[in-house]
Amino acid sequence: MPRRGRVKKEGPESGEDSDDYRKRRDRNNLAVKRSRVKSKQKTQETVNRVTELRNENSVLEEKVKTLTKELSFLKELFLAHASNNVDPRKFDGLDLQKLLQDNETK
Amino acid sequence: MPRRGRVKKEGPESGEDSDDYRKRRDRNNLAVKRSRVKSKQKTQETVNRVTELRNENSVLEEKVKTLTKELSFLKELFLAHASNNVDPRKFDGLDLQKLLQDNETK
DNA sequence: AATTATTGCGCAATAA
DNA sequence: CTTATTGCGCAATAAT
Repeated sequence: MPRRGRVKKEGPESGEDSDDYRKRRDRNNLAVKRSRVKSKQKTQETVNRVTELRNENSVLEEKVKTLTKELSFLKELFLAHASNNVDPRKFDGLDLQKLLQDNETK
Repeated sequence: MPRRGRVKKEGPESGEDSDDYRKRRDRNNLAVKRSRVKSKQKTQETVNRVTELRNENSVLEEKVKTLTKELSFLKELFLAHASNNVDPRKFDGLDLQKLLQDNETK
């Protein structure tokens, strides 16, 4: 990792190299800008990713909620049957899809 | 928003205010450091948040998968029954929990 | 060995 | 007036 922080001074050397110095400085300044732009983009993407994941999460939570409800409903139906508290004949011709759908809305 | 970017120069004023200038610069430099530390913390938290959300997401995906499988299984059982392809008496005493658990592993 | 990329630091403008 | 935030440039040094 870079040690950073001005420690020495090393300013521009003798006049002759002044041109080179400036050219090098200018090129580095451009590199610095590129690097910082890239860094900010990355940060922004991370922030956006959080938003996306939150949404996906929300959808999944909802899905789990719905599925759990459906499953509960079917289990109850099953257990009621197994306990012989429900006339098995009532199960004949049941519209399962409709039952589940109706169950979702309550 | 700040206009940023050196535009003027305004270096330290006359000697008299030099002390005040340095004091102000020093205080600002501290403020800059605080601000940058805070900024980096926020960025890091965002990165961590992405990791957390990915994990939550993974758990939820798995949950949905399991619930969907269980639900399919129960629906099949139901439909088989409704179609009278299964002797209703076979449902009596069914261990629903065990059935679902066994179903998970396939 | 040279060039670019990254990063800590300080300055100044300006936002809060 | 004070602190906070941000663009910019410098220099050290990491990375290629």
